[in-house]
Amino acid sequence: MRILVVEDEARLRDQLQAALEEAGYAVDTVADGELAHFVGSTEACDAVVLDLGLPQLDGLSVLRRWRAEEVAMPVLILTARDAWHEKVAGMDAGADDYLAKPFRMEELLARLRALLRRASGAASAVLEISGVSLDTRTARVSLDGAPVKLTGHEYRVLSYLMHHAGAVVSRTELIEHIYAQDYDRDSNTVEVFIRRLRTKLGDAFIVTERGLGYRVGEPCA
Amino acid sequence: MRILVVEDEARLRDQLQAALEEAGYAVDTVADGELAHFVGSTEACDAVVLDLGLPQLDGLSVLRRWRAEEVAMPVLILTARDAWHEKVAGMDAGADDYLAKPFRMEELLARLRALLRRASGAASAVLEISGVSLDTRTARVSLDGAPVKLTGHEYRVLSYLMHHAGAVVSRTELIEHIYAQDYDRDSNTVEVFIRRLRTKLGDAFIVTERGLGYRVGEPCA
DNA sequence: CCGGCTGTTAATCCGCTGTTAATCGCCGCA
DNA sequence: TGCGGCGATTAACAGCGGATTAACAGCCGG
Repeated sequence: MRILVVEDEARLRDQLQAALEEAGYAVDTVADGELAHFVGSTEACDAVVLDLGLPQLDGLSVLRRWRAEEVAMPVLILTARDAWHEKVAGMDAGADDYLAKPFRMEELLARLRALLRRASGAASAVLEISGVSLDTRTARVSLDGAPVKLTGHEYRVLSYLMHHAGAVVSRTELIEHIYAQDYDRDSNTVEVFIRRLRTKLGDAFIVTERGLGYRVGEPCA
Repeated sequence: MRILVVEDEARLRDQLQAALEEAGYAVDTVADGELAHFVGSTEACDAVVLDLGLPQLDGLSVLRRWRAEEVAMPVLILTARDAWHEKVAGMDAGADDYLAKPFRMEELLARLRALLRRASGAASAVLEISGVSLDTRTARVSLDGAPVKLTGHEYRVLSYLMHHAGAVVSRTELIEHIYAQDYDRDSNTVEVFIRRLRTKLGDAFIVTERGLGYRVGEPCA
């Protein structure tokens, strides 16, 4: 899962990046509205954390422009405390949730999980598919009840696949959502991670659709 | 364990700070309600000692605001003797315990220990994990029955880890809960204390989860 | 002034990552 | 049915960065 953080204050931006990366996300950070709009429109982000007070182009405008362009990813807005009018304006502009500053990092993480969960249509924080269960709160994975140790990138690959259970996910899609920034690789990084996951979770769990990509769970019609 | 002390009277505030530090806690002190609210909302404190009579913003309001924001840490309220209505109001506002002034420092320490224990879900005042036992009353540690001498910070690190047994604790989290005030270190202070604990308690006791942090005891599901 | 506690620096180790390359196997085609 | 090609699989390895560890320097209290 790849998150775009839009925050002008360097200190908070770094904190956000650190916390999100620690939680297992790929993180892009951006400091001004213009760039935020560009990255959000161009890159394949799964969610956005958007501060409203920004130089260049303020957060609300960015959000409105995204929505006007049908950029649909969930957006979590950060507002100053007590600025309830900003909250209202934000929700009207198409925000999916908001959080008043100052806030607890854990709360932000929890809300973000909720947004991502909703976006993927899952009801629970624990995804389970044919014996493999993935807890999005603790980033822990188990196979038939037995805990499985995954590395950071292995977890991201698996998490993305399981959030899109039943769908065929192409190599490019995986790369875009698993790495921040632009990351062109001509090599077979994805295949290697698929391999590593298969040795840990059993060969049959991840199905390959030749010429298309990989799939987890029953194909959706 | 990091405690926030909110008390406007300088003399008592200093006494509290001294006693708590001697008991092995990291202590932040704050003299007025506004600041108290800010610190409590922002910093990672494990418990609060809150005087009700405060300038700016009184203690009850601070507490209510925290609870409204879902700031959940245990709060121990200090009230004037015989002000039973304050006690009732305090409990209603979300206090976890109260203590009438004047009080014995030992009683405050005992009540605080009880709060911290409850918060971490422990039943006893002595935490024991795979041969290592930590007595929260005396701040003494032993390994397989044999007493182990720890320094102040070593004790705090170990105590925090054992209060969160089974959970992975990140370096940042440790730093936040072990030092009062803001304390940004770019160096590997935490690793060093982990090392020192490992040499005293055995290498296997503290497990490292690469890229995430450290853990003590069996991973919780 | 001494000794222990702290925190910093720096050398080293080790697991993760991504690359290369060899092999496999599916599929189309003759 | 056999062959060739291409995509997928798999193993092996080198570089990097996080983690470990030792050694030292500053500080504080006695």
